[in-house]
Amino acid sequence: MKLSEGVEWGLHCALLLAEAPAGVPLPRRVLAEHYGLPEAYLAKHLQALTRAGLLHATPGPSGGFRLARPAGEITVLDVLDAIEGPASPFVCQEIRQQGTGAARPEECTRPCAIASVMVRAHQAWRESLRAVTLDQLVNRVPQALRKRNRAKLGTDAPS
Amino acid sequence: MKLSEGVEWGLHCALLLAEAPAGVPLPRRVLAEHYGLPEAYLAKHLQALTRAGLLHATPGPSGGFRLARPAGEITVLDVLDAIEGPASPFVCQEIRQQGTGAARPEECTRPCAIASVMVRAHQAWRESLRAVTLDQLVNRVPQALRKRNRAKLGTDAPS
DNA sequence: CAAGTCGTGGATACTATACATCCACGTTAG
DNA sequence: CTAACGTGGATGTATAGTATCCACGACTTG
Ligand code: SF4
Ligand code: SF4
Repeated sequence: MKLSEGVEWGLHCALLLAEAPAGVPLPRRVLAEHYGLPEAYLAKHLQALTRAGLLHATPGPSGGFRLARPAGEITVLDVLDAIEGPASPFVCQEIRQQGTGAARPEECTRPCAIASVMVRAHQAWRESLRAVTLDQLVNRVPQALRKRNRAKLGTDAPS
Repeated sequence: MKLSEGVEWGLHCALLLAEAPAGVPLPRRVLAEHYGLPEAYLAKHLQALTRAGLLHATPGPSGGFRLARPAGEITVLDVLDAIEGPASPFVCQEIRQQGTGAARPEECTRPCAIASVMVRAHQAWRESLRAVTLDQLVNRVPQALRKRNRAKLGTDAPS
């Protein structure tokens, strides 16, 4: 079980957009260079975040991406769902209905104990991620780093 | 992010062993046929469970697998750790130290906010799975099914 | 209006991991 | 001894994630 590393990219980019002064979109080239990521592939994940309504994309020169809502209204779970999808990592294969010990379909009307335990664990995981918003994360970024980013992006963007 | 379906196999087999009368080992062929699983591949997962100390394997004729401890002392998390490994699905790539916006190593001494949020969520997931033991799951298996299994395995095993 | 910038979305190739099988070997009951 | 059973390594296949490219439409600027 491995989480797509696109989630890490998405969180970092969202965090950077949350740090940036509002209303100034950052082009994907700046985001990609800032973290040393492949621009073309990062574009896919930014599209996913846009489709999910977390980011807003402005085309044309001096365009780019900005947060679609205040950072306090975007949770880590939102980002994860947009990039990784909300599906549970556990997918039941209904093996109890296979083989010599197969259960009859009428005995499998409701989800079995194994599946429901997995569902509950998945929900606990999601709740933990839903409890954290982007601005809470921004506040834990070291001041020196935030200042450097703000200065760099302020001078890079207008070029 | 997808959980190995070997976890489902391991849980079902462990559950079946918990249902079976104690002391009577089930050979892997019986387990595989009972759920219609590839025997050779299932063997890998059973080995993992054995190495983790959850199952006990007896070689030779009339050998097989049995639980190494009472079902009440084996949690779902034990099975998952044995087969899938205890690692977190989120693996930090340290992209904050890459690209034009790279942070200096001395600014990355302790895990950042993103990573720690992920760790907490992973722990919440694990705690949820640790809270459930095999015998709790056995009790939720329909009586009819348990009876059928017990009868079938009682007549199949001695052949 | 023309040109250059930027996001969109599809097609394609590469890579890591999980899935699956096979076989040679050591151990044990009968 | 012999047949049944688990162990462990080597090997091949399938699937999902990673990465790149290109044609297109939208927009801003001059
Ligand atoms: S629903 Fe439960 S019993 Fe059926 S295959 Fe899934 S885990 Fe097994
Ligand atoms: S530790 Fe935090 S900042 Fe560094 S790469 Fe991982 S998620 Fe990003």
